[in-house]
Amino acid sequence: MFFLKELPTDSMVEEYVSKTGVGNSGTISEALSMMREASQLIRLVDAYFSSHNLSQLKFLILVVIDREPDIESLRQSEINRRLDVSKPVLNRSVSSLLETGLLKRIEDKEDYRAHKLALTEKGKSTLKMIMPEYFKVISKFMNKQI
Amino acid sequence: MFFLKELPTDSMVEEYVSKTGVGNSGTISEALSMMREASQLIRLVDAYFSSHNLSQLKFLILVVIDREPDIESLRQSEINRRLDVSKPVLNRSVSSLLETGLLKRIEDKEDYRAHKLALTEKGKSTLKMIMPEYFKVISKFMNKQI
DNA sequence: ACATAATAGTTATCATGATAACTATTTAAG
DNA sequence: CTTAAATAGTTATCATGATAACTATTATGT
Repeated sequence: MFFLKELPTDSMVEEYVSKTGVGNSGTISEALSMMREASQLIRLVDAYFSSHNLSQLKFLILVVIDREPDIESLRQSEINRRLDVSKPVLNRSVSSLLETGLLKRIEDKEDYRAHKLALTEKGKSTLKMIMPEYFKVISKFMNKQI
Repeated sequence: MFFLKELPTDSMVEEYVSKTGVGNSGTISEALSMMREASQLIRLVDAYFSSHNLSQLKFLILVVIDREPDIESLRQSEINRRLDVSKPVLNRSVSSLLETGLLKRIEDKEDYRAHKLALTEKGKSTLKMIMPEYFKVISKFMNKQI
């Protein structure tokens, strides 16, 4: 997260940049704005998810399984290839989704180390229920940022 | 944090948007890209800071005190007004910076609830030492994102 | 075929974000 | 001037990110 309420002015960045002899002040300013803006949006989105006992990550786990074209389940390791998050963090969120009944485990006959994860009916309906407001939160935020 | 490695294509977003009847697909795609890009950059920056026993927040605490024009100390509550973070989180990071000797406490004679926080010499030199590479990390990342 | 690698999942531990609820002090209201 | 409200800082508890290290199973290379 990036927390600075008032970003440094371009001229302040320019001063730092010339002092340190590193980078380009326009690029740096742009990066700081982006981090700040994204942090605010991520916080809004997280708040929305947590009001539904979810998190950004849990939501994305449901999404990547749902979005798979021909199959209706994925291994944890396959989810991990689609999401840029560490194994233990993924594992914890998957466990939580199993506990709350949004995911179900399916035995994997081809590899006894693994198991497949599929959306339950509750998982599918939760995803469907959550999506519109998710888009609305994002749209609302983006329209403010002009 | 936003973890999806492969963002949905514009047409997938368009489909969701028309299904839910909410938002504008271009805006949503833009927001998803921004969250993803910023998450990656924030992770890089965090990794850089943690290699120096710091964090984004600790760094920003040092920055807002250093950047103050006429005074050389701020109260915790004043820092809180400049940084978009909860009181307890700020308090924890300030405590850690006091422990590691980058900040020092100064009695506040005008308000016995409060105390002022100033950079130590070590704090100042750490900030100076860290800045160039911080800019380099950001610049390098931004130049890749074309 | 068998020792070694790699892979799937898990556990333990830590850092850092949040809110709720607390003490102590200062400010404001009647 | 005294009670109530606001403010400064802190503590407790929880969620969610990370890495390191572990077990069990599968794949690989002589």
